[in-house]
Amino acid sequence: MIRDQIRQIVTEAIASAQLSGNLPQIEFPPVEIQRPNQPEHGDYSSNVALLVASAVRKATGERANPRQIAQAVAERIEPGELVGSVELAGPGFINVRLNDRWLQQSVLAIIEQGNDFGAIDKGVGQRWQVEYVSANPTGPLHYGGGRNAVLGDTLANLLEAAGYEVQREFYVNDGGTQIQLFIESLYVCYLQLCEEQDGLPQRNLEIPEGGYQGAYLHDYAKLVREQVGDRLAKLDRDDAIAELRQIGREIVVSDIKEELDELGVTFDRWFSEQSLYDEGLVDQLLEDLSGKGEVIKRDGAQWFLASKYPGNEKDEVVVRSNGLPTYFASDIAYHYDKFVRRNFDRVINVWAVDHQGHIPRMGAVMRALELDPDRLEILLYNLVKLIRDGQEVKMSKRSGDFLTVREVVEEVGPDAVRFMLLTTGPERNIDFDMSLAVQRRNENRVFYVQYGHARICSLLQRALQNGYQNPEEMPEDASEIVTLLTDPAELTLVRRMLEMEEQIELAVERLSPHNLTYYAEDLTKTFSVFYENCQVLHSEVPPQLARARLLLILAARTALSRVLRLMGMTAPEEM
RNA sequence: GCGCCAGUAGCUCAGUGGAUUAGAGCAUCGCCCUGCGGAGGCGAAGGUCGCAGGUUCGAGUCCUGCCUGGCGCGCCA
Repeated sequence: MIRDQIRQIVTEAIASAQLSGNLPQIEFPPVEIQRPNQPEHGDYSSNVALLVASAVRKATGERANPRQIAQAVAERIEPGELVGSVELAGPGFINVRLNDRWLQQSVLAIIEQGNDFGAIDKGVGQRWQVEYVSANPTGPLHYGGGRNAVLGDTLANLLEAAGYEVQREFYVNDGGTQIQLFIESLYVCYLQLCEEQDGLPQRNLEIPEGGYQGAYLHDYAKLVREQVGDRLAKLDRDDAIAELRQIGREIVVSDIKEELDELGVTFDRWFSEQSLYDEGLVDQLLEDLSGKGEVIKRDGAQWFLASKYPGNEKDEVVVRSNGLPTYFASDIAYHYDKFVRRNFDRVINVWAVDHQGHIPRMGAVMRALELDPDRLEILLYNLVKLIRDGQEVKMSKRSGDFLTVREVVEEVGPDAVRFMLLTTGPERNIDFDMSLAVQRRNENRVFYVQYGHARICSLLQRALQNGYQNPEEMPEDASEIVTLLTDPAELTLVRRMLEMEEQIELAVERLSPHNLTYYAEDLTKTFSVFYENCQVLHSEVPPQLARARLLLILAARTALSRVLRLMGMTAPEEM
């Protein structure tokens, strides 16, 4: 990364100044490189002199002049291929400006890197898992789950760009009471359908208490009947339900999968909770933990002694007194599987904020399993409020039920959904204005960015029509003609593009995929300024300069399309 | 009551590895437009960064207390 190179250069300058006696032989803190707010302060800056001066004063009581220290360091930084100039500023900042020549050549580097542009090697050799959505398989996804899907998927994209080996997983809660209720409800619907359609005697069964009754159940029931006819309706209830379990699970899971597909969200693995019971892992772990005194019997139930661990006030039931395990029991087994069997270096679970109380308990589980709790990270996100025509929307007009992810995607399109759900930090509430998201004007940030990309494409297209050489064919004299890019608008555009790797690093470190939306807008804005200031296909523009600008534009397309794809959006060539 | 999160411009929000003059979009006002898609661009105005203390040479950012709002505190998931 460029910033690492700058850091290296500054660090070496310190060592060199110390060797020559211009700096005291004290230990310097690790050099931090920042991005100044003001462009006049250069591309990068370091406050290392301020830190050292303050450290000296604390250690010796003597006053040290940070400007003098900065001066000694700055003197030792020779402008070169990468660094254009170095300046002292303010109380003792070392401001570094990139070499114009280097910026110009970067245009070609960006084009060459293409779809890998911005990739960094931060995570090379590490296997991470992102578990997201993991909604109960009892029906279509509630619109709020869309945020989970977008956050998880985008984060996974970012991690891949940062060099991590990433596994995307959906945990299917097909082992608990909810799916049981769902299957029983589905059974009733199916039975009623068969009674109507096949003239079977009425049994007048009702949806069980706490069961599901959404309109979608009838669609599912139809699918069941298409698959097996009225055969299950003729069986005993228990036998029918046992068989329906598999069929119903398949139907709902494939429905959810399809729904997420429409949003561009995919998974490497759909992990079955039930499988943890089937293979006996849940029982085995409860036994192990009992043996270690982490799980005890009390009041007829089995408890995990979470309160032994920091942040936990209460213990958790893992097996109820009626003998049925709670979801928490399988969660222990699930995380054992993730960390011990599959040995992920780190796992990120994406959870809605109403699950926050579960976080300390999982920390306790990690410790009880003698695992480093830092290997498990939770990305919490807040709720989504949907707005249409200035009014909050909760219900589906079509079904009268809750609004689903599918309906929102159909209404505003997957790109707008993804972008809009990434416009704020995850911990904030978000008001998603669906009316705005479909408008073709600049208030709609999605369109602003995608339009920018389309305009770039159209410009490149026009260039070909006008007989210019296709910049994708990288001209022989490319590295020569890019030196004609000297306009501030041109160089600013290059600078902005080169921020990509830092944006990726930052978003990964903070688990904050929403940084991408701001970067995408920035990039688009910077392109617009260039576009406004620098003509390309115009008779007054010298042909060589036009060719150079076409290369710059191609690089801009590369960068912008890369960000859009990281966000899981399309980069349209025309709109 | 306890815990977690949020409170930054009129509105919607970035910024929270302390650091050089706190940012963007929209809305408002003014300007650029006979030049590649104006679905643009430039500029102005607009802020006690919830409040009060504290740490620091330096705090929107760290610490403490408080206020407001959301969420959580089940043998639910």
